[in-house]
Order: sequence, then C-alpha cells, then structure tokens
Amino acid sequence: MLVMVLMRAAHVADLDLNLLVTLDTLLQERSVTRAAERLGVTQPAVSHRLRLLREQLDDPLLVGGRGSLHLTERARQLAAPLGRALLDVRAALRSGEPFDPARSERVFAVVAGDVGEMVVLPEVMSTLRVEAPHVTMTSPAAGGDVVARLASGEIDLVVGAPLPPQAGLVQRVVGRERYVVLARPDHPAIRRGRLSARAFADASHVVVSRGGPPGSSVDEALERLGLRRHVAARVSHFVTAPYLVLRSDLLLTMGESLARTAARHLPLALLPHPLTLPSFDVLMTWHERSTGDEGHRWMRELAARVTARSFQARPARDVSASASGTRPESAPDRPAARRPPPAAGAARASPAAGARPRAKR
DNA sequence: CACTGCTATGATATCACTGG
DNA sequence: CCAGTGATATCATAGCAGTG
Repeated sequence: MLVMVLMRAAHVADLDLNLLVTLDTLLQERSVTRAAERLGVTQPAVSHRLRLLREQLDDPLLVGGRGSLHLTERARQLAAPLGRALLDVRAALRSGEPFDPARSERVFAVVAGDVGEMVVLPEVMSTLRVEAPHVTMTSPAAGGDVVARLASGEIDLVVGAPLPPQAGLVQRVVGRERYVVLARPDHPAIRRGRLSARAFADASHVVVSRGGPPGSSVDEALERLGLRRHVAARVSHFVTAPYLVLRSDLLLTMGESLARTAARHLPLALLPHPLTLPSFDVLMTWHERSTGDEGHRWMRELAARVTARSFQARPARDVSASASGTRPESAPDRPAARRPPPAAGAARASPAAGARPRAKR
C-alpha cells in the first residue's frame, strides 16, 4: 500500500527513505516546529527535509501557514500506510533485541478497562516495582476503535473481553470468569446466606450498561425461567456499581474477580449466582508485529501470570484462528512495536546523524 | 498595527567519504 | 595525510497570518 502510494512519486528510486521518518513525524504533528522538537533537530532542518520531500514526492504535502498545517490529499493517503510501515520496521529492528526488565525504561500502554485496572493493574504494579522499577505502565481509556489503536501502536496490549476477529491481531485466553451477585449483607432477599432465583428476580437491580453481557445473559436466563427483573439503576462503570449496592436494596451481577476485590474493601455480601449463566473467557489481545518483541513478550507473560491468578486460573490456551484472520499465538509466546518514544532524536533514521554529536556554534 | 508564533530560505559550519 | 565534495546541520532573518 505504501509502495503503491509512493510509486506515484516522480523519482521513486531516488527517494531518500530517511526522509520518511521525518515525513511520518510531520504528518503526525502537522507542525514543522513540533516535528523538529520530536526528532531532536532544529526547525530549519525539518523545513529543509520537508522541501526535499516536496520535491521528491512532487506534492506540497503540508499546506497552510501559521498554527497548524493541513495535509494535502496525497499526504492523507500516505499517513496511515507510512505509519504502519515504520512501526513494522521498528518492530523488526526490535525483534530479537534482548530486554532487561531491571534496566528498561519502556512505557507499555495496556487497555484493561475498569475491571482490569482494579483487579489486574495493582498486581502488575507490585511486580513491576520489584522486577522492573523503571518500566512505566499506562492504562489508556478503553473507548474508541481499540483494534485501530492496536494497529497504530497507540496501545500495546488489551486485557479483557474478546475483540472482534481481525487480521493482524493475536489473542490468547488467560483466564475465565464467572458471574456472582453482590448485595448488602442484610439484603432482605438473602435467606440463610442464599439467594434464590425467585428472590433474585423480585429484587431491584443495578446494571452496568456498557457491559452488555451481564444484563443480557441475566435477562435471557430469567426469561427461560419465566421470570423478569426490575432494573432500577444503570451506571457506566463496574467500579462505581458496588457503592450503589452498599447503600440500597439493589443487586449487582458482575464478574467474580472484581466482585471479590470490591467485597474486600466494602462491607458487601458475595453470593453464588442463582441463575445458570455462561462463564466467559478473559483474553489478551495484541498486534502480531509485537509478537517477537522481547519486551512485549515479557509484559505479556507478566499480564498473563497476574490475570490467571486474579481470574479463575487455568492453563492459557490460544483462540482458534477465525476466517477473518485473528491469529492465535502459536507458542505461549512470540512480539511488538510500540509508539516511538517522544524523546528527542529517538526516531532519527540517519546513522551518521544519530551517531555523532553535532558541534554547536 | 504591533505582537506573536509559525515556516522558508540563505549563508555557513561540520562531518564523512573519496581520491590523489 | 589532506584537499575537494556532498550531505546535512545551525544560525539569522525574512515573510506570513492570526490575535488583541
């Protein structure tokens, strides 16, 4: 794809590939000044490279003037394939490169949702503190097109529910979760420490609306018994729902691991679910380019270890490959590219420029 | 209209490479 | 070893456009 787009350049054979790193940064920053800061060179140097790119690609690429530059149609076409290509190149260079957790200062972006942030992240952090004190873990918001964010390198790893099968993604089952009920300990529906299906249906409920499965599978199970329930509250986060349960007669159906975490910190009763509900897999998902990355592999193993402990532990298994292309991880493990570090000079492609300190006048 | 923040450009310096 | 050359960098500054 990138080649197809570049083929339209007037002199493809003469194209300086080092300039593509600058172009990628320019397309992201839409500013010569900011691109220069990111690349660790002066603004005029980037301006000069931009002029060369314009000549070689026979297109103005960025137009506008002060403030933010605008991408031309040609630049827009180049942005995505160029970004992916450079991520692949960086991943290829990183593949096989040894990773030393004790010394690494890498930043891993792991989307885990509120369940993962509450259940998995604290465990991961306590391990990091000992094994990899300089590694930083960020947990970006789960919204948006997670698949695209994995592909773009914005996210390194997703822990949670399965993602729709997609070419280039690898998924690995790391745990299994079943549903339980959280309630106030003196909830009137609880009789001798038990909750019947009838009492469950008669009570009022709080539902985490973006969570889909709990609400729908609970209602389906009730329907099979000829029962219905009253949903009195809907919230958007699993983390906040237990607080509603604490101060009401509401019942909350949620995954056992987060329920146990909540019950450890709040005076709540955790009850086996009275309905027959399907349990569900907890998966890790990443981009295939990361499979061979030693650092990414280390992070995956850590996340898998912690997740398996937090959720119902069971041997990790691969998700079968689907027609649309999501690939299982063949061995317990293979690699990854992450965003280029924002540090100055990190994306520099010219060995000569990168290797020697330049004299200042 | 001055100020500010941006990009573009000319002059020049530095470095690596090459050939005598 | 050294001068010539090319690539690429910095510095200084021109010019443009939005803003108050």
